[in-house]
Amino acid sequence: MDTIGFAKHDHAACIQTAIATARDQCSANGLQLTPARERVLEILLSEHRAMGAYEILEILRNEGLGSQPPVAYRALDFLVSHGFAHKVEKLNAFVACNHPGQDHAPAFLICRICGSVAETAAVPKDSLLGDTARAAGFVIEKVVIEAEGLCPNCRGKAAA
Amino acid sequence: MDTIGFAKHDHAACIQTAIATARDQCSANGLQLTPARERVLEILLSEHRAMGAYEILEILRNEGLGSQPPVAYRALDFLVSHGFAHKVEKLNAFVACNHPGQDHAPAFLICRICGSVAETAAVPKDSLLGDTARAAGFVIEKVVIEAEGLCPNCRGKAAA
DNA sequence: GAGATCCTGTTATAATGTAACAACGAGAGC
DNA sequence: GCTCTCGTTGTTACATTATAACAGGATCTC
Repeated sequence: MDTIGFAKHDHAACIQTAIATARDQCSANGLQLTPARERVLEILLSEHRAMGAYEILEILRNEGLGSQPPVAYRALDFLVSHGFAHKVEKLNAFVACNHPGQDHAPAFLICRICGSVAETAAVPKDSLLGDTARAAGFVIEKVVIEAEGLCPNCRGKAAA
Repeated sequence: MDTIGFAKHDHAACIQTAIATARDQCSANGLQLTPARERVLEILLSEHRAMGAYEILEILRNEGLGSQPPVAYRALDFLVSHGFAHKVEKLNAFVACNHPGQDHAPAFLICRICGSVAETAAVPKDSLLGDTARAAGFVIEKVVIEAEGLCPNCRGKAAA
């Protein structure tokens, strides 16, 4: 898995591929990728950063896809619970998933200057954390890993 | 470092030691552990679980130590920024630190049934996450690691 | 066409977090 | 003593994030 998000890439293609993947996954699993849900995924993909629910809601509102908070939260819940997007707890915001379909334990690199978010792979089994949990008798179901720091683009600016 | 939080221990002593440590640290570093701040730390220690800012505020209010949100948030900010407590992002809540003074990268085990929170040591720097970040040119400053699952006490109940 | 299920629309409100400003108190320097 | 500064406190007002609850619609099944 690559860490994208800080590198240039063919954005339009990246969005189209992700949407197509989501459609496939949904029809394969009997899920409904309704217009609002698909549009929210598209919004997240097109920005390639973490977005708040209300920020998304405003876009939906302008497009006539809904005007009240539950509209955004429902779509986001759907996307998150089926692995098409993730919530970044540190930011109370949401990002599109980089590799939907694969069973994943994502980790995020969050730039504290520009707010960009890169998704990367979590530590597999996470030796120490997993061991500690096992020793304590704790069963891990989900892990949130979020690193805050400086992205390559902002490192220079911050030095000033 | 031990994972405490799921095991029985001498609670009164545990609180007193932690408060004493905090006092020492503060006087050694020219920080003011004011009544409100100390009381908030004590509250967090006595509950040994993650508590919301408003939950803490209500206790302070009953004790005449303050009635408005900023009172709680300021005390919590102080405790967090000086390492006496941590914020659990996943819960939007706060816990007392298990080993203040030591420079730490904490990780949390959060039980999704009973809400108890155990603090443990984070993965060492040579983890996969560190490598990935370095490769991407990202400088990590802080890491949030929060695992959700079942604590030993709740494992049996959840099986039902 | 009755019931089940999932999705949508809407109202209302809960929960979490901050900006901004006035006032207070302790210590430093004169 | 005086006053300047700095960190802390008290307070008002507000911003942001999130959810409960319920009515209506679409679709599918039997």
